[in-house]
Amino acid sequence: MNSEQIRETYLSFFERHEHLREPSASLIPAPTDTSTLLTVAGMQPFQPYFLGEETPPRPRLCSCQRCFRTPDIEEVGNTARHLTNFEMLGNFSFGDYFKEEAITWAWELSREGFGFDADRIWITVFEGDDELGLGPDEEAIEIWRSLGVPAERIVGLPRKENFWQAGNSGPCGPCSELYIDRGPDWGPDTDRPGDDSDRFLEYWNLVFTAYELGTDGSLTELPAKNIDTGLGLERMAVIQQGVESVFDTDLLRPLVDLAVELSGCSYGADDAAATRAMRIIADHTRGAVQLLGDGVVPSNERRGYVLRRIMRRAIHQGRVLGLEPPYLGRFAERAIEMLAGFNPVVSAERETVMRWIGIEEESFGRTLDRGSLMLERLIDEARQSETSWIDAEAAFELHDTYGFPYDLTRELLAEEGLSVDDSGFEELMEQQRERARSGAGAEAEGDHERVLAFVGSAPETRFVGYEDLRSGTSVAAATALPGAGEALVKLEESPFYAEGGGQVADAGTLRWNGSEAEVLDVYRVGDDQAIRIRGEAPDSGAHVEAEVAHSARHATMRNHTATHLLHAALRERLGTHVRQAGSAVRPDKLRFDFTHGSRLSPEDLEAVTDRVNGWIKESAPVRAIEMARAEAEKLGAMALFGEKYGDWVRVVEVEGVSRELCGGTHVANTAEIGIFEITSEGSSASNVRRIEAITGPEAIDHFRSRSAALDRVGDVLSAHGAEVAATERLSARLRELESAAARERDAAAGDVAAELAEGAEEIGGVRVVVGSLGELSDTKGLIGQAHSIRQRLGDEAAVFLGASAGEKVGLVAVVSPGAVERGVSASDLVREAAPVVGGGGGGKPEVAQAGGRDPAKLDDALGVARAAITEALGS
RNA sequence: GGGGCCAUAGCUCAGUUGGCUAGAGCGUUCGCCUUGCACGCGAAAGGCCGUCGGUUCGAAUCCGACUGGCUCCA
Repeated sequence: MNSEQIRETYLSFFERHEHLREPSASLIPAPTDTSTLLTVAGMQPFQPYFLGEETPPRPRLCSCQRCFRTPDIEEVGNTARHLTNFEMLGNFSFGDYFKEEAITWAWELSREGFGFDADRIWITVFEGDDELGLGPDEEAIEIWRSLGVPAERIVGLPRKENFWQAGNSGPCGPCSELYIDRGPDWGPDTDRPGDDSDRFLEYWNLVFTAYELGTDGSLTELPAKNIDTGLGLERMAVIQQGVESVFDTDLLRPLVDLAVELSGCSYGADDAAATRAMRIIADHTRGAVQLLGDGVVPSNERRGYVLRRIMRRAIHQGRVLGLEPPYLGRFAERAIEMLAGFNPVVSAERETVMRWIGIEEESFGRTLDRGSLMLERLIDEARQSETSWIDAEAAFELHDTYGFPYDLTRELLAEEGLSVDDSGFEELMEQQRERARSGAGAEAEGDHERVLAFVGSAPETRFVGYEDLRSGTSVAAATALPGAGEALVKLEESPFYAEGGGQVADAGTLRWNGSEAEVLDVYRVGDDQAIRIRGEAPDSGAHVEAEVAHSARHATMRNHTATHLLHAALRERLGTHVRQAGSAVRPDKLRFDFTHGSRLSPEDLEAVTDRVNGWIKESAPVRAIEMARAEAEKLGAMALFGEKYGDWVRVVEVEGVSRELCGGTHVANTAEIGIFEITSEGSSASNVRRIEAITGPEAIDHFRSRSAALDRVGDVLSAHGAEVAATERLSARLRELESAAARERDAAAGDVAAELAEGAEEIGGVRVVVGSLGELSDTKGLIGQAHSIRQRLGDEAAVFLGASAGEKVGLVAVVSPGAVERGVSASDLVREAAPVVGGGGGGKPEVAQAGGRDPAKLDDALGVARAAITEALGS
């Protein structure tokens, strides 16, 4: 059975049992789900249904979900089963069927669908836990027994293994797992499921979400119990295809084969390093391609960093195999082909995926080159000091600061017969992790919990703010916030937009019974919302007038529509790899982050600005349409990554320009935006650029103040209307004058230098010049003068010059090596003379400088210097 | 979110404890040599040492902020 047949067997089985088949969600979780960086479990996209925040399209769902986990990344390639990315088949029940059906169907599908012999299937169940106050899961045991599973093949496991909970609180429940016995070739008969044994392979986990775990550790039975199951596709493929490891299944083997073909190395036991490298490349390229397809871009933070890490690890392993770079693209191409059926996004985004692959391989190449150079230096140093190792600190710096992989450091050192302290390195890594952890957990989550509980306390608020900015409605719930003189309010009907999709919450007011309160914030919880106001809480049930602050809202709408235009213009100008990577739509400005590898040229910025303003001039109508998700996709509406599930979506269309899935508020016609101007372009992370822009009145104010500034320039230059030409002329003239002045100064100084050189006196066989250059604009050139005089004087010479510049004095001494040998030290001269002019200085025997603050004493200082030279040479 | 590093000529970089006239290689221009593939020789041009502030008699060098880039950890 190939992997496609496994998926189909599973999903169609549950479709026959009235499950709705959902496509795999993105690897990027929904924006509201901040629990993980990437989708780590098949049930994760359905979390809002499990938590009761949203209603599923049907109480029974099934899916094959792509997942990504990094904790075991170091193990990939070392074992037969560890992967970073994998697919999870799952069937789910939301308050519908429970243990009976879940277990029966799992048994039926294992036996009939996947053809397992009844006596090869082993079961584990929850054995109970004192702390939770729960006994063994007798109910599950009973169901398994009734299906004919003998008691000896049902193994009880403790809470750690067979009780599922997401965190310290929340929904939880016992699990039951299915294992396949792979026979005596894989381990002795005394092995049991749950042991760290190769004989029993877990392939399916059934979670019975029956309880709610309170923060105090108490357990409450849920009114609506859920089923959440997960069957690992790769594991099932191993079993079905009778192969040894996940890398030998049709899901990964073609990538391994490509590595064999390109490298000429053999895959298998006889070359452990090559085998490991091929496995890592196979897993990591498949993962990288899917992350890229979902819109992740290589960077130094968060999920971008996860992606970069696997890409770089894969590239590094290619080096291990001795491949000729670039090669990552070859693997990516094959991975895209292999995934095309299951994950159409990767082929649709093929160009973008390949582009980032190429960019990353190139930039990592540079990192490797630079690191190799630094490592060579370390090796030379070790050789010179005749040690056989380099410091852990040095290896860590190479890794931490310059991104040079540690195992590569070790390998290259080993080739030179050198070593490095592993435990020292690991210690430094641990310190780094500790620092990161202690810096992270500062955010307060207390308010968040409070708002969630409050929102759940009353029926969902109807949002009417797309059409109305004002509404007469009633208070559904209200509660004072402790201390702050603020309150949370929930309305039956609300015109206030809650923060979402980058658009900030509306400002506004609530009025009731002669009272009035300012709306401070609007919190979004799923499609529901809560309002935070300043002042006393109104009574529940009270009639209130809710009104949005019009001008701020309208400004926000202009900026939101402008954001869509900007997005479209950027894609048109730079390419379709441009994707929104974050956005902030506020009344005063808009900020748009997008994926792109390099700085935008002035021409790009101008072209994009012109394009957006062109669309504004065209007065294109803007409309929002609700439609089925599938239809929106057919129309090519641009979805943000991490889009949440839902059959109905809202599409905002700017006629002839763009279609985006968007829940925000927009103007009705692009002409309302008035004018669009980019105020800054920069970066927020690597491969992510950030543009800030303004529209409408804000932009007009901006241009007015620029125009006023230009007028002032015109006043100063007496050149109204020709400011640019006048400025250019002035600037050129200034340059000319400055260089002419410099030339003149040099010439004059040269004359003085020549004059001084002429007047050199001979003291003890050394030609000596001590003199003043008088008043200069600055004393920077002094040292140059001294040098040129010294050159005129020959090999036995000492020069001491002084000059004043305003309130300051500069002294400089230059002594030829021959004169130094005779006892004249430039630094000594300077040190003796400088205090005379109220300063200090120093330098080296041949050249020294000093400064002071008393120009009137310059001649005295020169006298001191002359005396010092005479003394040094006279003895 | 928490760290580390870098910014000097068109490019790649050196520049020690603040003071030895801001340097090297490549590239550019000019001249010479040479019928040829990364020729050779000689010379020249090319720098607000990222920006702004501070410390100091003196800052490419030390300190702070900012901007841009590289990189590790979460």
